Amino acid sequence: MNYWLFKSEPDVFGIEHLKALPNQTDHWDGIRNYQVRNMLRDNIKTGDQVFFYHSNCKAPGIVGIMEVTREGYPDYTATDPAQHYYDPKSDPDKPRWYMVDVKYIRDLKRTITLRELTPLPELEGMPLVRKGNRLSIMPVNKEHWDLILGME
DNA sequence: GCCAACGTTGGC
DNA sequence: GCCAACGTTGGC
Repeated sequence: MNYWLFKSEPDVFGIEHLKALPNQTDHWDGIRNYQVRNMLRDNIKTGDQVFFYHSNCKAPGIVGIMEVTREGYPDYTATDPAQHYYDPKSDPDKPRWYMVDVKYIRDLKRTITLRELTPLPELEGMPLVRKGNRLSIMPVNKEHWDLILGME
């Protein structure tokens, strides 16, 4: 089993939105970055555990945990012109973009903020705290996962 | 294939 | 709202 971190803007789709859905499950659509696409398509597997991270907000940080319930399949929002994330270059017969399904597991007891994670020497090299990192999905190794959960 | 222009991300 | 970082686009 692997561990991941998914970023989302709480104003657009926060953990409260996921929790409110039927089955507390949703597809993680709209990824339009090739590096992230490859992870969605090839590496993120059913049963993997995921940190839900709130970005672009007052206190960016990890707010909860999700689990992958369906692994990489074509992101239909890329080939539907009515969708906000429509990509005219994506051929329906050769899907360019992928998504996975995730299920809400639980909230953290508190938000573990980027501000407190950044200075930790143990997390050096973690993409999340690396300057200029722009991945909206990234792997988390088990040591980092455990360390972060231990701060809850 | 280079690279400038442009758009987006996301912390602050 | 600002701006640094970085991905993408497109002219050449």
